[in-house]
Amino acid sequence: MIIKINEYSDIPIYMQIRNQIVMGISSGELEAGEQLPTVRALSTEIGINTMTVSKAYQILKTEGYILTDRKNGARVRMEMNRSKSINNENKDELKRIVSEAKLSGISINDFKKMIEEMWGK
Amino acid sequence: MIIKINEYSDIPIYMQIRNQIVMGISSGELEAGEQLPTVRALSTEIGINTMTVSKAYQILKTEGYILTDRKNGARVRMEMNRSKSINNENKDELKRIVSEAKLSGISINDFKKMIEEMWGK
Amino acid sequence: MIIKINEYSDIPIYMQIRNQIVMGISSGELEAGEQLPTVRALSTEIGINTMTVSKAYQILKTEGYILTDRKNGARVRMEMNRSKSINNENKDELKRIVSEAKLSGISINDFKKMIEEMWGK
Amino acid sequence: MIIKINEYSDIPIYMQIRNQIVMGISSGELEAGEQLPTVRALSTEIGINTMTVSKAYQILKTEGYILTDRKNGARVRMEMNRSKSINNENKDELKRIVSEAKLSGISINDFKKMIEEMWGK
DNA sequence: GTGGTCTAGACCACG
DNA sequence: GTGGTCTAGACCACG
Repeated sequence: MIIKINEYSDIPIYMQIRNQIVMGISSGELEAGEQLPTVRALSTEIGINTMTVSKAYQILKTEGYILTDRKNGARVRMEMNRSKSINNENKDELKRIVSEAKLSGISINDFKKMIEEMWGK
Repeated sequence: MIIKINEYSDIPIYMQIRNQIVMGISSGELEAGEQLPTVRALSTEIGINTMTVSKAYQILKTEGYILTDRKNGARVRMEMNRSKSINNENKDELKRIVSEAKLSGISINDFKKMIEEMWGK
Repeated sequence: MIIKINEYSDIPIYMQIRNQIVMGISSGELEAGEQLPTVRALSTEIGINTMTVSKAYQILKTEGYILTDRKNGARVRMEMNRSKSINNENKDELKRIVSEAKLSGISINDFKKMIEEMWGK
Repeated sequence: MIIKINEYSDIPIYMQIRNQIVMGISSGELEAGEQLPTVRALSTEIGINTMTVSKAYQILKTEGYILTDRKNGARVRMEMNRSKSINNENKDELKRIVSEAKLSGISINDFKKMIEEMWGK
């Protein structure tokens, strides 16, 4: 899996890494149990400080997306926590985006189609 | 319209204000042409510096959501710009949220129902 | 001559009035010696405070575009001061606009054509 | 690149900074990809508050002239947005300046020569 | 070390 | 009375 960093984004680099790995797991590009690159490997690959990559991995671990052990490094978790709900932060963000979409004049059907496409891939 | 600031959020205060006003316009709580509170009034009401409120208003102005004149203060814009599309930042955020929703085990139908509720109100 | 005020513009109202009268004189819509509406007439016509209109007239007088006397009110000056040069403020503004035009990728020929059109009318 | 502030100008300081940087980019004095001074460096150099300089940089960022990242500070953008047109505000300003130039008795040829000189450097 | 955020307080032009 | 501008000074996250 290729991780692309936009160094000019407002989103911190560790968060960009975290987000792309979550999206990789969600899309199936990263399979359950699959090994992630080591912190050192990934940091040299994308030309970023190891601390930054490490921070991304720690967040993913805290959130329950990956597991780490000293022997095998980091892996995608096999039995993901299925809360069947989205957290409050995401809910607030979603409300904001829906509000802005509405004001842009887009129809709810077009908006839902966009969601379906995102869900599909 | 009541604006609530979460001082522990990592979303900057001026952005929280901006977001809540956009959501207020979108929901209809703030009507087209309606007068917003003055910078001073809002800043004392929510206990925030005038500069911070002013920054929120300037962003809303730049984005085309409100208009300001020196006599009457700020108003919700009458003829909103209808791009009929969502910008790239919101699209990326939406992709991230959809990915996380999928991983939580929520069904696409439940997710779409949540969108409909948000759209409705 | 019809004066249109944009109450949401960053340009102060008295300056909008001043600018439109100057442009009216330049285009020939207002002829040399022609009578301008009285401060009172213009202020009620466009729904603006008399002080604001008065300020515009005073600037036009100071700049030498109009003359006022107690009998006849304000008139467009017959013998305009022909400095055959543009002042430093306008020069600086022009430099800024030229710089931005260049950066926009427009060609100097298209830019000069635009100038010619503006000059023509 | 040297930035000079006129504290008596009615153009706000942050706008003077913004304008001079845009003109620097346009003239080539600031090259694509070139590093701008840090907010702190520039603010101490010209004796202006960091907030004011920061505001100038944020406008330049919003307008797409520069990019900022947290590591390296601000840089001139490599791939500039080429709209190949000038915005309405600049068009209105240009009309006003052309009107005043005409009234000054300057010839259109001299005016166009002035534009060419500004364009050239 | 960098930009980003925020405050308290002040002054200003406009209308 | 309104928004706009500016300062001095502080703290923060990021890397």
